Amino acid sequence: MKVDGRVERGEQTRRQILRRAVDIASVEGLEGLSIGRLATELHVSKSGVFAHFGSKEELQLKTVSAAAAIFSDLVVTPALALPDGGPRLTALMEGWLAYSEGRTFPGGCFFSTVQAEFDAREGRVRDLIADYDRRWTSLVSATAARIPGLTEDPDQLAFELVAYLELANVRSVLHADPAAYTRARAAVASRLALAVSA
Amino acid sequence: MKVDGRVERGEQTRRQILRRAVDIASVEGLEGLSIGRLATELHVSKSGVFAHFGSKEELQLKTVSAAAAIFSDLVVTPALALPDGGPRLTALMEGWLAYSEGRTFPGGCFFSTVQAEFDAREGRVRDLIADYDRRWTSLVSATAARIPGLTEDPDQLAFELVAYLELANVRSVLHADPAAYTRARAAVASRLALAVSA
DNA sequence: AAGTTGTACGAACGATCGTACAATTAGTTT
DNA sequence: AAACTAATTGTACGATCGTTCGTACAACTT
Repeated sequence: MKVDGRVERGEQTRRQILRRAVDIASVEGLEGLSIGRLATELHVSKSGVFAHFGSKEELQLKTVSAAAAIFSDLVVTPALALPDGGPRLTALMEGWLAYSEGRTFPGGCFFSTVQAEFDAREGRVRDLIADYDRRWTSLVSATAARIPGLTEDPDQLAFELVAYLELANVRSVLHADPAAYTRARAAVASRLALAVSA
Repeated sequence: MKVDGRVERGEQTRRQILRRAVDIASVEGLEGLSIGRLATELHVSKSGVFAHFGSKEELQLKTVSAAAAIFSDLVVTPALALPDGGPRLTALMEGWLAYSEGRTFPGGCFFSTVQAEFDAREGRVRDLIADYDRRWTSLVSATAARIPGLTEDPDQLAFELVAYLELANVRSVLHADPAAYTRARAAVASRLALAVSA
């Protein structure tokens, strides 16, 4: 079982394309992402980029999945190593804030950008984005639900927590104001304290 | 002092253009908004639309201002008729939720869309959007600050309240799920109750 | 060595983008 | 009625968009 050097090379350029694609899309959106620009910046031919995906929609879909993989590795996986309930939930919150604050993507959270861009549209790209959002929400909810002595609705708690994160991201990017993260951290901490003391 | 019928007619088509522009932009964003599409949908010439603004950037700026005026009339002005502090803040919250839920713009809140679209860019459009967001935030903060017996930081309270609103909007649009508004209303109510009882 | 497969390329396609400018229409002023 | 002005139009432009095609070349199979 030998690896085909041609395929290997193809997959590598493909990874390079997608890594650049998520960066561009986090700033300009998935529509602002153009095949020509991608080709120019990577010093490859436009048709070469195109051939890797077959259509712009497919490029967008693969870009979303690539961003999700990065997000998952950086935020979800480390948190899953921690014990269920409180510690894991705290890790998810802080992991998300670090992921956004550290500008894993130059435009801040990739999904905040593309969610707002595609939420009112139709098609496979929107559906995929919605699906990733559902997974993230479910994860936060399910983790919150396993906090010992939690009396309130974990879905409601998860909604409020995620709201803090999302607003911190957009505020920090829009106003170049890192204080938004301070607010979000304070909000998360006091909200969690309230949820367990009640 | 007579009104010029030509100018009057011009301003009317201009209003029609902008009304359609905010609707399109709330779904497709300010970049997805194109002069050609605008002309086609309104059954006027492309050059006619262009002449009203002189450049695409100017069209975008005027579109943002037009959306702000609609938002202000619908959410801010009615709330300002109420007494300062609690009642006014509640009116702002409920007014915002009704504005979003009632789909004043087909894509949900206009500003949620364009904020995420332009937050990581540069230029006059982004600056204008950032300025409107600052005004909205300041209004909520200042109104919260005038609640009698408020012990906590009104900026922090405003941050959390606005976060609920924003998330409700994007969730309801992305998942076609009206329950997001129920969550936001519950969050706003309990958060306000907490702020005054503390 | 010959044949096949996969990646990447260059050129060209029709469509649409924003923009420019001269011609036309409609309303106002003299 | 003539002169003027503002709104609107038609035509054209260069650039870029996504997409298609034939081709070149390296790598694998037989």
